[in-house]
Amino acid sequence: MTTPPPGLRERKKQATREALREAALRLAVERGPDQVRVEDIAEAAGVSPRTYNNYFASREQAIVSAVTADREARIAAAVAAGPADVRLADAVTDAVVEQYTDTGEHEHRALLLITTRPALRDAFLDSTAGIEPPLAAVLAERLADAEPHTARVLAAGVAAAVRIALEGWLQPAGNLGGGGLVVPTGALPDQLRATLAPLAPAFDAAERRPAG
Amino acid sequence: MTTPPPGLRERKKQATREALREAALRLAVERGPDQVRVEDIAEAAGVSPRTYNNYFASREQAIVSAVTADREARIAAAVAAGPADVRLADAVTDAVVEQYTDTGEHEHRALLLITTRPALRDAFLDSTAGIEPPLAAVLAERLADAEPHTARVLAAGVAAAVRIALEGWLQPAGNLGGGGLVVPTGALPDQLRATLAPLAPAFDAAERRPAG
DNA sequence: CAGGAAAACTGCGTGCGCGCAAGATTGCGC
DNA sequence: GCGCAATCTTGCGCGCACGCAGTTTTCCTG
Repeated sequence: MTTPPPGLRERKKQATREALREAALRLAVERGPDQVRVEDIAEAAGVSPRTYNNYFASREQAIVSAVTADREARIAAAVAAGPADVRLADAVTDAVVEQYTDTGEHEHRALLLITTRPALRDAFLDSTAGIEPPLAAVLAERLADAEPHTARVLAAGVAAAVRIALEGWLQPAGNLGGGGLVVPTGALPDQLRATLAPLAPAFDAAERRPAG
Repeated sequence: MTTPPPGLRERKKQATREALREAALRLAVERGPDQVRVEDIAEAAGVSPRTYNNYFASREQAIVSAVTADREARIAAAVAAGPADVRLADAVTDAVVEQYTDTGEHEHRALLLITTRPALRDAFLDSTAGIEPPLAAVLAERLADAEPHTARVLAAGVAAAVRIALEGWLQPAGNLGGGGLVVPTGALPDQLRATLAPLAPAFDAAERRPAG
């Protein structure tokens, strides 16, 4: 059930998706994100503009997707691969931190681009929502005995926490409304651990008390 | 700081928003949601189509907004109004359940409309994201000593939980992927309590251990 | 009460998201 | 091998989102 031979059909589909990703990022870097039209991306990838948004809903999604790749799936896989005797909260936190601690030069350059344009920034933050479905599936296995929705709620919580961490990380030193003093915006791994920490007790409880 | 006299400008703005809300809902009910164009809504509200999307990003948002009103603000207000000696988790849960347990005949009719059309259903579910900001502000007061992001993460978790509850509630008896048996889709208050329950330990921990 | 700045509304033009129906391509069973 | 069913791709067209520049309205200050 895990990997029935992919099939040529699906492979071509992924190839097209990859071509669009690559074309979108390349053109965005070359001429600036605002100077790239969907028509250009489609042409560079060798498909029609109409086909383009069978794969991506917006222009920004394609560019961000090139950076994001399928980080969501990798997070879920990392959690699934972890041994069953460690705290679920730790497994999830480590998986998330690891997958967001990129070392790629290629990625770093693109991230600089993303932080510049608000539209790309938003699309980047929205991409965190994609974490929920695969993570929920993995959590459902670990928490098989728990209430049905628990896995989804926890996965959604993680996605939200990641989003908040990224928001904080992308903000240079913006002032927040209210009298709160602003934290000096540490490194991304620290931000991620900080936002995921409040959810740990929920994971522990779900793990410990299967069926509430 | 709470209520500096609203000012005529802001009041007219809210009046226009309300007119658009009302017009959108009325037309949607009268002739069916798909037979309503932005131009029609704008005309009924006495503004130009261009002005329309200074208030709402999409056609569906306006219709949903008429049902949602400002439920987010009421939830936050209910939490803030609650006594300080009850568990924060309970206060939040009760506030959410109460605000989603509508009794309005007007609302009920509109909800029937929303459940029908997928686009409206999606917009309705998306509206839950609006819970986060006001709720986070209220939680930040209660958890003043905690780590800065904790309130936001918890608020986002609540928003996600509500969304999941609504998703489950809107599904008649759809079959889920995997071998899970489907819960008979109870009443909305039960669904909300079920999805909020897993977050309770996180609230307790945040309340108990202020600064981690 | 008058002047000026700020902000909201409007018209116009362009590009995008997406439904629809027809054509092309793949995969499967006989 | 061969045809059939499923699905992906494409052209077409409509409605919407949004930037831009100009006009009108509102608000504040002297």
